[in-house]
Amino acid sequence: MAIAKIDIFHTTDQELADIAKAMAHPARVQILRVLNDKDQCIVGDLVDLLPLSQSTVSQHLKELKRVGLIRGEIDGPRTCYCLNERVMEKAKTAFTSLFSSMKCC
Amino acid sequence: MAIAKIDIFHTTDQELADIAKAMAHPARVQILRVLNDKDQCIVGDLVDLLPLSQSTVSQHLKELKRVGLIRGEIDGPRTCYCLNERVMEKAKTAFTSLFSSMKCC
DNA sequence: AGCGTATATCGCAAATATACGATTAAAAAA
DNA sequence: TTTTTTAATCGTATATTTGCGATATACGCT
Repeated sequence: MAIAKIDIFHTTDQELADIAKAMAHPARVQILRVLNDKDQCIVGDLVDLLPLSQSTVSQHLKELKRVGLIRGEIDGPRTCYCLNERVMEKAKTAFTSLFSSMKCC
Repeated sequence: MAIAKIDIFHTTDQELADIAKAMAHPARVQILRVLNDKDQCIVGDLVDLLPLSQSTVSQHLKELKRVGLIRGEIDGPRTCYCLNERVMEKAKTAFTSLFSSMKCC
């Protein structure tokens, strides 16, 4: 180790990478768009729209929920999902800050 | 299939997801920041900065190169990497468009 | 209570990602 | 020409992701 390898990554970079990971699948990007367009959706609606099985859609929802981009509210036998506006704005800020710190952007 | 499951994902969503995938690791986010700060870097400089081995750093560079966010120019025995400004701006536009299409953002 | 509906979770398989050391290749330096 | 330096690639191990069908759970309805 020549000079000063850092031990871990910066929190900012870890957080941005984690949000990016949640958005790193076209199905999850589409889910975000649909939830924005329709305001809210039950899982069945998303399953009808996406070329994936119910269990796979459920897994993608879980990943989006993990980083907080969406929220799910149990409504009788179904679950109603919607965007978590606060976290969406946090994500927007994270990406915007990165890109606007770049000379080229 | 009830009504009209689409067969594949929209190109826009696939492209955004692919860029997000390339940014979905803190090492790669840090590489982008370093290349912006220093304008350009040889691999050894990045290896000194990152808590990863030379071969692993090389693999992360390959992933960033795959989506075009960086370019590598061979310079004697070393390779000099820099941001690909055109693609960085494309990435910025992709994320900005998504977030600004959102009611909450 | 029993039945149908909706969704999360389990179990599994295949593919991909992450990380490293060792090796290779190519150029510079000795 | 041999040695050193630099970085890509290979081989390997492990972990994670993606996808599905089957199952479990929870609710509303009859």
